Amino acid sequence: MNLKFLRDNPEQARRILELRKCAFDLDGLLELDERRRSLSTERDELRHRQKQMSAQVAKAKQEGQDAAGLMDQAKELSAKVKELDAKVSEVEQAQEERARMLPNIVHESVNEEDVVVSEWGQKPEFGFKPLAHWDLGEALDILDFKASAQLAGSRFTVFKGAGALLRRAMLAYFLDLHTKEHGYTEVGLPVLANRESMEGAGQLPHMEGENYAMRDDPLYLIPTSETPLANLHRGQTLEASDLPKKYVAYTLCFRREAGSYGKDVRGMIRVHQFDKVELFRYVEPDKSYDALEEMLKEAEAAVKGLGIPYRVKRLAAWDIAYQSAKTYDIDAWAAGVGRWLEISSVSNCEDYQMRRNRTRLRLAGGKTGYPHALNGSGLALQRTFVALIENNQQEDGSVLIPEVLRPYMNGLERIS
RNA sequence: GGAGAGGUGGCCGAGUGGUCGAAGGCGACCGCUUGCUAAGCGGUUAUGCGGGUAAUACCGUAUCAUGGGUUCGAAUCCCAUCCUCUCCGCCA
Repeated sequence: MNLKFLRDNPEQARRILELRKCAFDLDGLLELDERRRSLSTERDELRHRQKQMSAQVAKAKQEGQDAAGLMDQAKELSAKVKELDAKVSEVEQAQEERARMLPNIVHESVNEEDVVVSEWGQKPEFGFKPLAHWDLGEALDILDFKASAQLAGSRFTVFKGAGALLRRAMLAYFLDLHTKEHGYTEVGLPVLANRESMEGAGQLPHMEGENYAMRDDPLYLIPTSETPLANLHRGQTLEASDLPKKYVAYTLCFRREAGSYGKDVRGMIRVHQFDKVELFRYVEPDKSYDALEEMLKEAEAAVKGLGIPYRVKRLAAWDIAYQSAKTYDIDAWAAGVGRWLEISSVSNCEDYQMRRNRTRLRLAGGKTGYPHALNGSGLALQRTFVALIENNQQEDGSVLIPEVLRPYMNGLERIS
């Protein structure tokens, strides 16, 4: 939500905040805005007079007249302008700070509760008790949680041997699928981002404690490649003819998981460092909701390819990220832990990020507006890995490799 | 890490204290022309904020990397920061 929207539709804004269950002092912000506008108008008027005065001084000097009197008056005005200017910046800054904490609007199709919109595949049946991935992984010697704990602490993972190969194969499969079948351009990105990038994508300031910050440099480990991808064209004005821009990136992602003590502590369902292939699109505003549906299908294609049963949820208003106006989640069924795991989140952020980082779009009449930005996981590796090995485990303890991955694994058909 | 050079509009590039939002060129767009042919001529050509309008128009103000300072007045002078480039060092 931007200020103009707030000013023009305060009631709608209030409703959105309610839906999101977001405590935000809307009136306080609007008051600040009111104050800012009146102060800056006053300041501009004074400055106008001061400029006229300066012009008179210049003229007088040119004509060889004494300008001392004029200069004294101008000096006085100048001091007043300076004073007011300081006030204006103060209010501006306060307002900006608050406005940065505003979430995006919520699309009208979003409900107050999560809604499962589709389901695909069959949950596997076993004639034995399926193992959770931590047991299965250690038994097959493809995951080593003792080693990761020793290296970095809890919530990290060490992949070994065929496990490491499977990880690499899955990432390559995702990237190939999206570049070859779905027309995305692959980019390789930094996993460190500066403050501007973090704020531009909407991760900061409101997720402040959720990111790893560097001690010696003002940089953050990215929580998702959405962060750099949303900033790829920061400060630029894109031409409509350049759109859509479709990027896919594999990066590591880092999250402190600060608020999740005691949740998912075992295995690699919730880890501090994970792998993700991310889809990102810059599109014209009137095409963004079609693009959202397309991206959902693209993410689904990746899950289907692996043969993992899943469901698609349309998230409730209170459940979607700050920067998103509408989000679908894809949950994969993981038979070992017996749970649905979120492996993809596909969001239309509309112009929220583009406004924040000033990525503009030249419109038909030569005017400028903002493109819409969408992102979607395609897919998050660790949880997909979990679902895959848990679902594909056999009575003899081995794990079947899906067809699509075999070419990436030197033809390997099963891990045993 | 050390030394140096530089950051001006979509791009190139001029501008060292007053009418500079900024010459000139390129590009783009709009007209006109089509007897000299992948040409010519004329015009237009940034953005933020605030006001104003039904919407335009229009008005004010800000913006020459960023933030401060000097001055009646700053693209131009001073300070700090950031970024880019070159050379040296280190290094996968």
